[in-house]
Amino acid sequence: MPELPEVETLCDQLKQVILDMEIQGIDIIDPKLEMANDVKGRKILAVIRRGKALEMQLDNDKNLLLHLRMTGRLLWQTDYREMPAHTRCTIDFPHGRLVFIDPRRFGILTAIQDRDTGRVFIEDPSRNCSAKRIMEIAGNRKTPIKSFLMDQRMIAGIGNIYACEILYAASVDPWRKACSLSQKEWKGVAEASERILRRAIVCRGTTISDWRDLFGRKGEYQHELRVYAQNGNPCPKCHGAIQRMRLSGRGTYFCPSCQK
DNA sequence: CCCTATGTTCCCAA
DNA sequence: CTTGGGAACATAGG
Repeated sequence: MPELPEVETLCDQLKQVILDMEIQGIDIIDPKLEMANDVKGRKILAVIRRGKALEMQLDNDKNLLLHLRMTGRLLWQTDYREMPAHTRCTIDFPHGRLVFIDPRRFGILTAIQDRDTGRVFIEDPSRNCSAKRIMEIAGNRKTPIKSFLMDQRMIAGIGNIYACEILYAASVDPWRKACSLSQKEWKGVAEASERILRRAIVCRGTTISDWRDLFGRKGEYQHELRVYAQNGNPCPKCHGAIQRMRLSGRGTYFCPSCQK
């Protein structure tokens, strides 16, 4: 579920709680996460976000990497009496414990030494989304603009909700070929990207169904969605009906008259 | 039973 | 090589 704003929210909150703290122990419940063992006694030197992934730097030259994929959640508990449903792993600290919950079990938690491999052209579209740069990267690509925005090798962090919202804000049809956008349209996309993602971070993310922050609270950006999950509702600009169609297997919400 | 789901990766085909 | 489609992963909810 989590995209850039949700992961940024967790990153901020984790820093408040576990920075410089020592891992007292780890309880791996889902054997898929076995690679995360052997972190007992390590201190958390830093917590950083890379796209939709979190990287916790340890004091032994390793990193604890976390990707929540579709349904992953993190929860900080100071009351240990209850183990949430679908808990896959718990990490104990002196003052509380970090619980990794993941019903669909797509999430990844692993401790490794390696650095991240692939180069990402735009590492943070909530901060440095230059229209010129993004246009350069798009080059001659014929892939739909929405698929391009969601391609994690190009731009790190944009997923289905925010791709729909950004393209609506920029009045661009999600099916347009990336190479076909004008300079002016790229400017609109880049500005919408920074503005929407930053606003969503302030709102601590979008809670459509089960997203919760580190302390179990819902986000607030769902109240500001213009098209995502607004199927059939009136477009805020032209009052026509928002439509939902499928693009590369993903539900895509847009206004057919405002997005060209 | 059907369809849907905020993600990524892999296989296959054009 | 590029691109797109579909399936897979695994589970819950409408």
